[in-house]
Amino acid sequence: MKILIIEDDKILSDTIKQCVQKQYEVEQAFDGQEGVLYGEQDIYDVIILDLMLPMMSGYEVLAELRKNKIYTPILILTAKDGLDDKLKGFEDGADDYLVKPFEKEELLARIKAMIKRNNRTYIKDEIIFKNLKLDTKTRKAYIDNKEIMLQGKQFDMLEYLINYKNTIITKEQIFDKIWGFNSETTTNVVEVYASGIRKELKQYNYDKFFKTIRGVGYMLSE
Amino acid sequence: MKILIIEDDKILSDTIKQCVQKQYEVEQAFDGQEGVLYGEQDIYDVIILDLMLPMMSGYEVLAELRKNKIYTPILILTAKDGLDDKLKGFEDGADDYLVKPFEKEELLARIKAMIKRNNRTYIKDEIIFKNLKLDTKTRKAYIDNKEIMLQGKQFDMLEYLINYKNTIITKEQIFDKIWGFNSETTTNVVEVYASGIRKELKQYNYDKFFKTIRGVGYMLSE
DNA sequence: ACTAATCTTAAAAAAACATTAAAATGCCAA
DNA sequence: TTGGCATTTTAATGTTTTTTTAAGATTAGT
Repeated sequence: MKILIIEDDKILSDTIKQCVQKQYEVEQAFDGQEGVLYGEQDIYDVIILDLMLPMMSGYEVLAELRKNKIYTPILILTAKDGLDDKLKGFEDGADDYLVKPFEKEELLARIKAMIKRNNRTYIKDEIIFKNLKLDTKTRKAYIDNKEIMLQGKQFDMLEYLINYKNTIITKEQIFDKIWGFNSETTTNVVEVYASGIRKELKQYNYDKFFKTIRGVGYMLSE
Repeated sequence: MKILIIEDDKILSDTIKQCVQKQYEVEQAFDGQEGVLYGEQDIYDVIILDLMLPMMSGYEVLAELRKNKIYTPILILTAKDGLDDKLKGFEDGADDYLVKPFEKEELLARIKAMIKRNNRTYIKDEIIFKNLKLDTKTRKAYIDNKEIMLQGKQFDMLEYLINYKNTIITKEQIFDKIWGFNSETTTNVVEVYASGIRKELKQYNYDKFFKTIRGVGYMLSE
């Protein structure tokens, strides 16, 4: 596991390094240009990026990296009053934020979360939960290598749930993810689709893993 | 996550509610007095406050809340020409501004940012009291790594108590936090739930840590 | 021992969810 | 375009679980 710190303040950079070097390998860049250069190698698991940099702002670094198709998760460091930057940065594909000053524990927790998240979101063409396999290229699903039939949104929803297996996902999250934020329909469709997916899973006794957490949401769990 | 809207215009208030209720629990106050009353409960993650209110202005609400040591992040709504107000409000300890009319997206982004900024206590997914563990991701509870069964509000209540372990929490606080303080039911439900939680804890002799402080409330303490 | 507060229980009520089928919509090919 | 097919949405009904109520039992403090 490798982390890149892009931060011009040597003292802060070293402090961060201290925090994380027990668990990760660390490299440091001290200005934006250097940061892009390093980042483009695409060998890091997380990039910690300060927004306030000389020469080339953190914001530009972010844009440049994404332009070059580097999708390493980026954690942005920002001062307390940089709220607008914050919003702008989120739009531009930053993954998380940390407001200075911050706690060591919080930094570590966020890094951990980003790595975890990235592992799931990383575009795989095979998504697997036990013997249930989703092929995102052909959009076909299999249990024990036998195909089960899932129609469009059923496939999407199951994919989402597998990506977040062992985590409760609320109906609203599912709805927002699959139907889009301001869709007209009600969240009742989520229940309908849950039912449909269960019916398919049932053939191979996999419906038992598809759990309802009443008042909260759904979870795919072993 | 709970949000309080203090806004006398019923239509605007409801519109805001619509925007955010997918992601947050919402309560509404329709004048300043009511707003202070609600806000003082200190159970919200964000307060949305209109400056133009009958009887008691938004400033007074803000000042009153801060005087009572309520530091809930406050997002102020202000009309386009109220620029001076803006400066004044910032002095008085508002956290952010939004000029009417505004976009749903901007509102959501600012709320999100405020919560994040405020969150010194970042989202833990494990909450621990001795060998009692609550996993908020799966909403499962364990003692000595053996699962105990807690239904919805039981889980919430125990989570609350663990977060404030070794501190006496009144029944009213629990009630306000879990049920919302304008709920119809009586605080007797708290006792019912306390009883249910105890029953589960008893299996592992953990009920002894769940103490009743007669005339005051409950405490989880070693 | 008395009283007020709290505990416990179980039944009633209310939500939340599951399931289904029909209606609506969209899509493709003839 | 039009008909047929597949998917999506709506809506009604049935099921399950949680939540609330309420009343009697218990407990702690005086």
